[in-house]
Order: sequence, then structure tokens, then C-alpha cells
Amino acid sequence: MEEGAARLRNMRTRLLGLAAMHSDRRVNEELGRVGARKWHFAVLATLDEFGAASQSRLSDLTRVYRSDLVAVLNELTGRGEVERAPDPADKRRNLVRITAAGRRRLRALDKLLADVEDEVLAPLTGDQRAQLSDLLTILVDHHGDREGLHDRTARTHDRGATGGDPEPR
Amino acid sequence: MEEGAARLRNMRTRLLGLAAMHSDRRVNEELGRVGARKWHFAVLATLDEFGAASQSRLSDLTRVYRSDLVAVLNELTGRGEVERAPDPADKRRNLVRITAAGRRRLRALDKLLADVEDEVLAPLTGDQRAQLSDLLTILVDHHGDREGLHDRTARTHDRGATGGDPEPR
DNA sequence: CCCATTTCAGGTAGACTGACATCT
DNA sequence: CAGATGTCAGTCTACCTGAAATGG
Repeated sequence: MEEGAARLRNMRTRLLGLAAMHSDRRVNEELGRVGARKWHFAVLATLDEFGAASQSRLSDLTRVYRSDLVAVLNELTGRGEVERAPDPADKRRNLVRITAAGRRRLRALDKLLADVEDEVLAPLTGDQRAQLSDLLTILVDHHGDREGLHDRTARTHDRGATGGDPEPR
Repeated sequence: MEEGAARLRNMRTRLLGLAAMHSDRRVNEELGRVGARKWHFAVLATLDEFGAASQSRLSDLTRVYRSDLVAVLNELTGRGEVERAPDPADKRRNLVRITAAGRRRLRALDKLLADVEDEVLAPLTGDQRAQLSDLLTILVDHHGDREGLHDRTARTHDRGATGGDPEPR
């Protein structure tokens, strides 16, 4: 397939989009093969690191919309990979925590995603991968938080959650 | 908004996705402000550089699906920015060409997109922008063509188009 | 009363598939 | 006949908005 106009080829916003599309496609393909999706991994990884969290905080940490998170949690609880229970300290909230099965699942997905990443970055040397990480990190840190996600103007969280918090790190 | 788990932050496939999402959002916002979308620009830029082309070839060059291209061309012809006429040499084809109004439009979008790109890449130095371009170009060239886009296995085009082809480059 | 939280009901755009009629 | 081309009709997913119900 012929490659397009120079004006298009050199647009960095387009390059970004094309590279991300390919990367995303591969990630989704491989996750789909084992019946998972990106958000499943994001939620499990976040709960594993942060301990129990309310859905609102999970939404912030994973960048999944609160409304969409509901369905993701339904699926994960259906498989017994997370538990969702009302927070006794604040009855508006649910406390979500990862289960043992969830941790096993997480390790499997972790491996799988490392492989995909390796395949996607195959044409880059180790140094180049580090460069790419640095550059992308600068970009996402810059526009950073307070991006789309709800309207919330400079939120502060009160670190809720009575239960969890293993390794406060 | 708190930033998430280390496992997530350091996933390069996720960094790519987040950076691209922000870039795309800004591009679409600004294009939307003047009633355009990404594909409009892609089509106009391609026609400007390559001269008249069939829809099938346009699809290859812009990576817009043949089926979706139909609607884009309907909009552009509605505005008089491109013309679509049957190819006398091959009656299956339409020959699409850019009009004077289309070129004016293209120049305006060009300027607008350069500004957006500049804003998106603001936190990077000139050297870093060049690095990023290089790295991303390696990535998209590698998985490169023959990506999703239809099923076509290794197509070859017969450079159709009786009319156009200014500056054969 | 105002605000936070979970949930549901939607809306849009883009990637993608399949089928069909027409023509080579 | 196989294959290319333009078109239409859909699916599916991610992103995003709004509002209702409950509780602080």
C-alpha cells in the first residue's frame, strides 16, 4: 500500500495517532484472545498497587469514566477478580478490592502485555525505547491530569478507604 | 487528579495511547471549530499533492476506508472543495480532484494544524521533536502499510487517472 | 441546600465487515 | 469467469454527557 502525501507523513499529530492505533490494535487483539480488555488490566493493576478504593477514585486513577467503570466492575466481579462492597464509613461509596484470583489474572495479563509491548517496539533499540518513554512522558505529564475526564476542576481526594492499603509505599 | 499505578504509568503502549488521545482531541476540537474533520484535511492534502485520484487510491493514500470515504467526499463536494466525476478510461472509477476553493481551504487547515501541533509539542525542544518524529516514523514504517485497511494483500496500483498529475515529483 | 457517589440511558465518531451492482 | 470499484447498511468500541437516586 502506497504511502501518502508528505504533508500527511510528516504531521507529528498523525504519526502519533497511527503509532498509537497500531499499538492499541495489537494490545486489544491479544487481550481479546484471553477474554480481557484494557480497562480490566488497568483496574486490576491499580487495585493491586493502591489497595481498596472507591469507584470514583478508581476512575481518576485509571482514566476510565465513572459511568463506564460500572460495566467493567460488573464483569470483574462476575469473574471473582474483584469484590465490591459498600463503604461502612461513607455509605455513598463502594469499596472495591482485588481478590486472589484477580492477582493471578493480573500476573497473566502483565506477562502478555509485556510481550505485546516488546513486539510493538521491536524496531527500536533499547536506547530508542528509553528515549520514546521519556518524550511521551513529558507530553502526558505536561497536558497531564485535569484532561477530559468528567468536568472536575482541580479535585482533591480525601484518601478514603477504611479497609485496604497494603504496602503504603 | 492523582496519577495512577506505576505499572500503568510505565506501560509504553499506554503512554502512546494517552499522548495520542490528547493530540487527537486537540486536533479534532480545532478542526471542529471551523467545521472540518481530520479526513477532510487528509483528502485535500493528498489530492493537492497527487492530483486526481480514484476513490480506491485515495483510500489507500489516506487510510480512510473506502466505505467511509464516500461520506467524506459527499461533504467535500457539497462545499465545492473537490469534484467527483466518472473516469472515462475506466467506468468503475470516479476521478476525484481538488478545486480552487479546496486549495484555499487546505491552506487554512494547514495553518491551523501547524498551530495545534505546535501547542501539543510545546513541552519538547526542537531536538526532542525531531527525535520523536524519527522514533514514530520508525514505528509506523515498520508495521507500516498493509495494516488493517481492507483485506487487500499486497496491492499494486496501476497509477490510474487520465486527467491530473501535476508535478510528478 | 449543596455536593459526592454510583448507576443508567443515551449520543457521537471512528475502525471495521459484509454485501450488492456495476464494470474490466 | 475472477477481481476491482463505489456504495450502503450495519457492528463494535471508546469517549463523553446528562440525569436520577441515595447519602454526607
